[in-house]
Amino acid sequence: MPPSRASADALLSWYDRHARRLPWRTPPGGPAPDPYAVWLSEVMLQQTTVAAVIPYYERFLSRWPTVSDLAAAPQDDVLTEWAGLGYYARARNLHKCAKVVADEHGGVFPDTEDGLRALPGIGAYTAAAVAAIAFGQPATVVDGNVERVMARLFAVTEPLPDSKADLKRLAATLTPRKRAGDYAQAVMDLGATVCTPRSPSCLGCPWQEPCAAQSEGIQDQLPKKRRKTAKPVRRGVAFWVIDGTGRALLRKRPDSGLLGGMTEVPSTPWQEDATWTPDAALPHAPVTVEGWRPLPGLVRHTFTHFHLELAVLTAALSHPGPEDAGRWVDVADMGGEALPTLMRKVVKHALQAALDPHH
DNA sequence: TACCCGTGGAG
DNA sequence: TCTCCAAGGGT
Repeated sequence: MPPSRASADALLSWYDRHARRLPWRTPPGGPAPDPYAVWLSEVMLQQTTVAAVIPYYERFLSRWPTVSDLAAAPQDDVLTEWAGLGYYARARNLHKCAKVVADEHGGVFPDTEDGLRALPGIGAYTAAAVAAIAFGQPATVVDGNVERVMARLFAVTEPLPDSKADLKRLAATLTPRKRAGDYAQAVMDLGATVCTPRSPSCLGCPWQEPCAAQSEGIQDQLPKKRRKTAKPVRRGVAFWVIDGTGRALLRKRPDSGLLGGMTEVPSTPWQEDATWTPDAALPHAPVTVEGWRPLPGLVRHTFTHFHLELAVLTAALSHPGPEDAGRWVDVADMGGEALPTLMRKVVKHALQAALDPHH
């Protein structure tokens, strides 16, 4: 491993000129931002793009201005506000964390990496990020950006995730004691805007000269990663029922696992290599009625590790729906439901078919 | 350790 | 259409 002449000062100087202005940020060299705002943004940004996060961040901060406000909210309200952002365990842990901070820490976030790391939903990355950005501690922040920057700067050719520990050690050798928060954001900004996964802009990089990968011309090939396995297809049948008062039947999913705690349109299990016939699907129907009919087309959705194809069976009741079947919700009130994107697709598909004169 | 866990944009 | 992947954490 050749010693790098990369310096934190060179990167901070670049950051002073190129820092992106983001809603949760204070300007370079400025006062530290509110720890609650930093934590909220960091949790939302886990595996999620800045563009997707911004509107959610603004709504959360407006609705719950402090961690104690968030702690006092019902979990369903938090899940409804999070709906569409994905990885819903983040929302459940966000709420859990807020309650711990409010109840056990007097509404004040711990200011150390270890203290933060002990909270729900805060792992190694987020603990370091909040400690550095909100509290100015010289913690080494390692996210996907930092891994990529370090892999190139030091020409680490071992593939991820095997190289994770090495990349973290290398990152730690560069972390400065001063301006820790600015530096943490600077490395990530460098990765997001200059040292990008494809076609990095080495000419504008403050670390071009010391970059080992750039000098070898292999920056496009790093970091190496192991091949990902193909996604299988799972299939299921969803049941769209409207009762005699114009309400649709929804349910709350179990509070752990896929889409945990979120609202769903009832369905059969989702099975790999399954072809659902009506006879196979109907035993899973949430209400017993005659006259189920299939809607044309399929609802397609892709999750992290499988593709889903959902057929939809629909039926109409002539009376108010049975209360034990689930929750009967007026179609006009769907906006207030914790419906993940997949379920919004199902609702849209069903409503669209109801308006479509072809069938 | 390896797997589970969403979504949308880019190329 | 398809693959990659984005400020990861939990188990």
